[in-house]
Amino acid sequence: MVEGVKGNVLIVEDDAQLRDEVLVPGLKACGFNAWGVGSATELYRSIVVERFRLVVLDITLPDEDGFELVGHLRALSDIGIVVLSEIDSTAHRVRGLIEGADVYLTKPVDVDVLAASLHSLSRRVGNAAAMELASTGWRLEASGWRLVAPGGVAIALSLPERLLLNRLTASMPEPTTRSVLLEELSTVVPGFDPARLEMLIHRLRQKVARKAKATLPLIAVRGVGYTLALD
DNA sequence: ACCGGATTGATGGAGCACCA
DNA sequence: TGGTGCTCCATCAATCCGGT
Repeated sequence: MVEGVKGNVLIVEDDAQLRDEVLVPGLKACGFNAWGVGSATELYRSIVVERFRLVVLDITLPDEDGFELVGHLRALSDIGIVVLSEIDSTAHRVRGLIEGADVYLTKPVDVDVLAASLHSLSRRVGNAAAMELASTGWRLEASGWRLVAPGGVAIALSLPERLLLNRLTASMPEPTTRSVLLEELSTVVPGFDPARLEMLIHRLRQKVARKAKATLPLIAVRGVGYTLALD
């Protein structure tokens, strides 16, 4: 078994060739301490004896429904979960994300995209489970589905809003480029339009102002993208 | 089934910043 | 200073969802 070091990634994929010849070596080449297993049973055995921060999970496993497995993992911990699926449908993406996945990728998966997703997730997982947005008092709940304003008002987030804020907090304090945000949002809404990103941000600001009577510290960085201003 | 409110998507205009 | 691109926001239509 691998050492319990930062960056441990458990790959759960029943396709041995994909797992052992592509994903594991690919992620190792990207600096991850990657480890592969082929079933849900092996996954459970592994997490009992080893602390993994990130899991790459094939949604179609021989011994358990992948969506249910995601739900079980999410209930157990705030581990970072990347789902791999052959099915590129909005319904499957939404279900995977609602069950608790952080990222939903479709096969054939580009190892570089997978590695970038894991790097992003590792930053989030590296933070406290409930992310305090510095001294402003803004807080994104561990599940990512509610934003809590300084006054304690909790604001329910839609799926795109959740993805947007998770991505921005993961990149803090650096701004997140529009292309990265669009790419992230495209994982749930294929071909997410740039105008919709602006609309999403505008409406999120309005929603926060209306419900929390506070200004969301989401700042546009001209020519770059967006960031969360914390001071 | 129907209705009304809330949410989301599409479009386009206004204002601002940047640069030649 | 004018052109260009970026950002914000208003408006309308479509869709969703809960209540009756």
